[in-house]
Amino acid sequence: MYFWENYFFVTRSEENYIKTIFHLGDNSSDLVSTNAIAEQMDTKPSSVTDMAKKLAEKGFVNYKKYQGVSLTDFGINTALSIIRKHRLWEVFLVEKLDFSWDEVHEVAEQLEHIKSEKLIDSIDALLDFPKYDPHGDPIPSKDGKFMERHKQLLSDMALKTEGVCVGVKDTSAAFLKFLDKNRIALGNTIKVLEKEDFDQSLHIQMEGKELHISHQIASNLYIKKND
Amino acid sequence: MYFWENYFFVTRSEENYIKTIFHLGDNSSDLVSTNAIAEQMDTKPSSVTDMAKKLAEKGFVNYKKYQGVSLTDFGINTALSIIRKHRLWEVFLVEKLDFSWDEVHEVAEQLEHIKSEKLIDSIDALLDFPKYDPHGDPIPSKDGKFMERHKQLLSDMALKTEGVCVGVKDTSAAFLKFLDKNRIALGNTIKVLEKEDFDQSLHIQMEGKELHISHQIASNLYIKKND
DNA sequence: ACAAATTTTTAGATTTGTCTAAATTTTAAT
DNA sequence: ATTAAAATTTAGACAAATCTAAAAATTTGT
Repeated sequence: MYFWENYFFVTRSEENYIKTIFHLGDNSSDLVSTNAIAEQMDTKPSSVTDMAKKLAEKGFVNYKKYQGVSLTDFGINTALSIIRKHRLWEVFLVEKLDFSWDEVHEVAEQLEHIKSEKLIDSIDALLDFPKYDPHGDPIPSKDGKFMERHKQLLSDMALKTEGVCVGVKDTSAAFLKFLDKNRIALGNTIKVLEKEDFDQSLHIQMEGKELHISHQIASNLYIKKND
Repeated sequence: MYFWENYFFVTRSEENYIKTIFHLGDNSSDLVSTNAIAEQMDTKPSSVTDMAKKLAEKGFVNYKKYQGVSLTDFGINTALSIIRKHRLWEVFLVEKLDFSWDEVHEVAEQLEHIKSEKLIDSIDALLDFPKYDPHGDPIPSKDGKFMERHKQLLSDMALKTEGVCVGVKDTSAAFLKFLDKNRIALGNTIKVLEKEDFDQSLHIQMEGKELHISHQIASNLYIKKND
């Protein structure tokens, strides 16, 4: 990847756009709108248009006027490399520096832009090649492959079924802190005991104890069903 | 230092100027010239003038037209905080990720700009609060204090005196690789056996073996004399 | 299908950090 | 003490990334 770090310079701003387009595109191949990008990045649509042209010129996106943008293969690879760095740094912060999962995002947003292939590969090795980040999101490998776990929202699980909590949908500090306070953590075994029709809240069994949780919470927790 | 990371925003460019002014100022309180800064940073004197005004406005330097700049106390603290980060990251790269001492500078130049007090303090703790970086330079503590070792250049040592190699003056990759190739490393015990008047080269004893080194090399190695 | 609402783009301006070329100040030399 | 040389600053320009306001295209509602 000599190419990357030297010949083809990508600015921090470009990287942030590419990452955002990747997340909004959500592996479907349809176009992402200027407005959606602007809203997500807290910027103006006109700024997005300018950047869309630049990214198209550099080969990261296909841009159709008035339609939106989609990442090229090159753009997807670039996005995956940034996401890989972001998530590996998050694991590093939690595993090696005892950050809590609600503190890692901000710092990883900075660290993901550090340009050194050797650095991130060494971090990967130091962490023993983790497959998931502290929020349960998959970490792309060096060659851009990653395994999306077969998982479902707790709110979508059938009565009496059991599984392991493997991820969060909402990664806001507020939600993560709430989970900590209620001893809900990744790896916990959860069984749906009862569903309340009225407000769609759930009675669950988690690690032995019984718990009542709102729909809002249940619809932001990912569960991997037991085989 | 809440102040720092939020209220008072320092750009990466400003940080690089502050760092350069600190190094050129070399703890003497006299002014650093525009030209010197420009040369060191591979930029133009006119650019330095512009930045000098901005840094003065923000309180980092005292700027006297046609005379030069010197850091204020605030500027010195800022410089020490950047240098602290740079050197701690260098130790991290060597100690935890097995980088060699000639590979760390480039990456540390990027990492030193990451803004998170918790991050750098955690790295500091992880490394067990090192006092010196891989090149033997002192690491400022959180409150900006650091101990400059009592040391001298190998080329300035008297005949028959002995000491420990504690640092390098030239930190270029070329020099560091040369030292590696010749098994010269920090911590080695060195004794001056003979000095050649003609070219000022030295015969030394290092860790048992005898070695002939040029003045160029000897004048870039720091030795701490044995008590 | 057509007018209204929404989305997107264009045009022109701003900020940051840089440059070149010209003007000014300081330093050095005789 | 003048003048020549060197260093420094000013003025004006440029690229990147952003903004606002206005224009153009698309979508929506009836």
